[in-house]
Amino acid sequence: ANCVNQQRCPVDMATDQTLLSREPTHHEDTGTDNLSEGNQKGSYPSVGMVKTSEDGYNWRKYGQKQVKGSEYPRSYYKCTHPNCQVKKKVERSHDGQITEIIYKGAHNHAKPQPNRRAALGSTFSLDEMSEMGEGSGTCVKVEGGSVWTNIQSTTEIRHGSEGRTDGLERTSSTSVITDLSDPLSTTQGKSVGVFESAETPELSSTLASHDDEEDGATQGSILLGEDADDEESESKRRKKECCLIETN
DNA sequence: AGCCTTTGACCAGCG
DNA sequence: TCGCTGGTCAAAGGC
Repeated sequence: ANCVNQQRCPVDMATDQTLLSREPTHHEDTGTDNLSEGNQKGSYPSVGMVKTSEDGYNWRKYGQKQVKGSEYPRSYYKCTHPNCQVKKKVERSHDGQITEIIYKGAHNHAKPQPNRRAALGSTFSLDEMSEMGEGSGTCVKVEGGSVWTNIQSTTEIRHGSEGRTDGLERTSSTSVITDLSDPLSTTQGKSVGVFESAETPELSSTLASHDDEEDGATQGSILLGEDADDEESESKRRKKECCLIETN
């Protein structure tokens, strides 16, 4: 059912947004990252892809590329769930530290049961992540028109995708950007977790009309909302800090 | 046997 | 129209 709507709507990438998950940006301390990167050699069979970010979802890498703005390669992941078209781009430094994560889309399903990778992920998901995020400073940004900006006013809007950012984010090794649209200055200083329908009226309406049921859930609240509440706030704060730092 | 990662090639958008 | 860049595909290989 979900896919139907999604397929019909070209909104594939434009409509999504949402869940911001923080990724454990770390090194190989926790092993989290280790799995991801170290995975190359193969280490964890069952949890094979615990990788990139323990956000509770299963991801499959489908590409990697060296982008211009960043010195490090960017990896492309897709949610492995049948009807889920969520994708994410992860940029990480040579040492495995995640410098940037961009989510594109919203999951139309709940997180996989904790019997798999989720176990690892959920285990220290938000809570740990928040901390980790703080430590190494990794930020997540969501791509899409309407966005649930998790990051508040501190969010730094990056225009384009490469442009001038090289100095800033790279340096700080972390970037928090809300890739909403671009120069829509309106968005930025806004709210946290507020649906900015204003930005994408068309999309919003589109979604509202049919996505309400499935995508509605996807709007993001469910994702983090259910298992993360307090943590979420905290993470937000972290991000905020992170952003601030970066901004500075 | 199944799923994931890796990697080069291909395609589309933009200046 | 051409070249560049980002994003995706698909084959090959590994666990």
